[in-house]
Amino acid sequence: MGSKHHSLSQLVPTLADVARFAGVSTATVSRCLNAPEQVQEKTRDKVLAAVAELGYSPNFSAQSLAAKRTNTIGAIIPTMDNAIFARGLQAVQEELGRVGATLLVASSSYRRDLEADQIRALVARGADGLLLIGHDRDAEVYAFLDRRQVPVLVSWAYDPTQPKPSIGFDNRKAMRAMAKEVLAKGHRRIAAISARQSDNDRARERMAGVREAMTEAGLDASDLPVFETQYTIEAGGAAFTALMTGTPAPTAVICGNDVLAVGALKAAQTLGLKVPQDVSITGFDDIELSTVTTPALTTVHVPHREMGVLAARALLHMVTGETDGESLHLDTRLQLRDTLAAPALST
Amino acid sequence: MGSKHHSLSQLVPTLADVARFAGVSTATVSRCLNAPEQVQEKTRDKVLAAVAELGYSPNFSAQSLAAKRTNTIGAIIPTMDNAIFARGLQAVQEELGRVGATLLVASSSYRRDLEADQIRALVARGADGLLLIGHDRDAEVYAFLDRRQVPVLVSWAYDPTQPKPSIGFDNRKAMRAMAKEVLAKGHRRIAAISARQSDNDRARERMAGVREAMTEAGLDASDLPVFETQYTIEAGGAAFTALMTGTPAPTAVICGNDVLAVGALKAAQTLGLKVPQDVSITGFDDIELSTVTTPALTTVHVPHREMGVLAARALLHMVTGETDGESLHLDTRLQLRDTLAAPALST
DNA sequence: AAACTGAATGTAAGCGCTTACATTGCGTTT
DNA sequence: AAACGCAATGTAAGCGCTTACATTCAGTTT
Repeated sequence: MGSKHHSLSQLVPTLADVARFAGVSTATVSRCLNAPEQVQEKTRDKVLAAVAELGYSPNFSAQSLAAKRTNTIGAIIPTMDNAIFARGLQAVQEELGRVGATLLVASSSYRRDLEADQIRALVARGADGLLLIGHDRDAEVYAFLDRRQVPVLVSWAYDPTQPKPSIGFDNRKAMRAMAKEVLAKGHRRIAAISARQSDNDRARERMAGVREAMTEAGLDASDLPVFETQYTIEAGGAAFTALMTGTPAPTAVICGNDVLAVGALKAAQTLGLKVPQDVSITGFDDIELSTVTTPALTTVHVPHREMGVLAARALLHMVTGETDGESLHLDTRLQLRDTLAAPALST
Repeated sequence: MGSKHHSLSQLVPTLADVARFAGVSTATVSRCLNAPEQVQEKTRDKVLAAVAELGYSPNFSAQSLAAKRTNTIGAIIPTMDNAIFARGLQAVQEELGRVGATLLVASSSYRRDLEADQIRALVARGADGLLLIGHDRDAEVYAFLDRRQVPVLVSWAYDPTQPKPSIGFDNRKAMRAMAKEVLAKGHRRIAAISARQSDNDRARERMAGVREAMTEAGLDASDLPVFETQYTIEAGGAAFTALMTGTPAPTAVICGNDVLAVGALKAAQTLGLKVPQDVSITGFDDIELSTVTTPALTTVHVPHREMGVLAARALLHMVTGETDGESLHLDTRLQLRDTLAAPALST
């Protein structure tokens, strides 16, 4: 229950303690731990015994100060509140773990200023590389990162024209496919619910995808009502309610992600609207949430795990300087479930 | 796009650079940053100007090596995959942020060995204090922590008889209340779905709560069928299916948490069972998931945010040595929604 | 004016590691 | 047996900070 203060007791053992105990130099102990093949088996055994005996474990700060390397990758995601990034990040973590690297995660609450703070914090902590979501970011943040020479990889997006490499999917294309599907069902009065587009390239691209599909179908894309709101279930519900009370009400509501879509679905129930008979709703991401609603959500499936694994590997290579980082495109696919159907005849 | 290697360019500025630039000593710069009131305004301005000019930011490793303090709290939660711990942890993070401390989060996948690894990793990284979920842990882990004199606070549980202080709720009492409610509705054939109890005091306590309620109601608690499985929707569904195909089938299934309950709910639909007419289902935690299902889940509400805030504050006090850590009990309450009703007459 | 304050600043010794370079010692070669 | 090469180990110089202690220098006091 040790109160942290007033310890006359044995302090935490250091490398030097181990060296003394084993009768070798500190260099040898360090090598035993970091490059065991460089030291003779006999010596190694002696040292490892001392390590075990004293309960030694290296001091991370000292280690990274001396080695100028932390073996740590930082990731900043918009939110931990829902599962959108959880699965992908889990994969990143596992992949990093394989090579002994650690993942430090921070969240920005979808706020640009907070993200910049977190980036600085992770860099100050010595992150060897950074995994960021989406490309949108102030130029000065990128300037800072370049100055510090921290490798950066973008994920959950794919756009090889951007300054930083990205491993992910094409948000616009993915959403366009969904919108085409909606249009193919015969919907003509479509509305959308999106996150704020100004700070968020992914949201922007998804909406652009919807508009492209409309244009291709010969509709006027500027007609598309888009309700911008936060990424929460409640907000999605409120947006849906607002949209449906407009005249004429849409027959399909395309949501920027599953969280919004689930909110819309709940709101539809509250409004007494049957989904998909009275109105169709679609999501994006295919998180677990989308399978538990009734009806289950039609959405865009994103290969979260695969994306995480590939991003982790790429970042690792960037950190070791093996590559400057190459962009990689992953495919999404439509996950058709029960919230999309042809519109009712009439009005 | 700076590749990390071969830079002849200006390196990252150090404290010494700032000192030189401002024409003061390194000690003064350090004080400007950490205890600005100790330095004269004129000097401070000069120094801060130099900091801004050079784009200086302190090296975290050096700082914590020298100060023997990282201003970092570590937390290890069983999973990031669902929202059970997300909201509470968000609150912890915000509360720590107020005083400039950082939260480092790791997850253990509900595995004792991995949790021990993570604990060691966080301690090696110099976490000033640790927030852990539940009391169950190998004695040697606690011994290690005591030896290192790292303050530890347990949350998501409350048991003042345990060696480490805890801030949370009484899992047994909370679940007993739910079970009493189920019994009060008239259910007599009850079954339960739980996480593995052997490694998990919270799961164990919850099941004990169910049994206590049964005993109080004059039933034989040893009759209670308990299906142990992982905390996933699928597993919950499988467990439910198994339970319902037993003879006689239970009229109410009490689940150890909302994730399991939602899985059970889905499985019920698949089996063609109406909830709550054919079978009642209850959850625990009251995460967002429980509001989006149809019918919405009856569950135990846990004050996640409050718990997070209080835990953060307590840990901060423990770290500064102001207290050894006092346990604190928070109340849960039943969140009655639509999945619990009286059993059908008959069989 | 000498002596004494105390606030502001400076000096320099580490913190616990890694690693370039130096040294040792043993098996080979000649 | 002298000379060499190379693997194994040791020596010691930092890494970029914090902080105990020393110094300086106004302003007070006597």
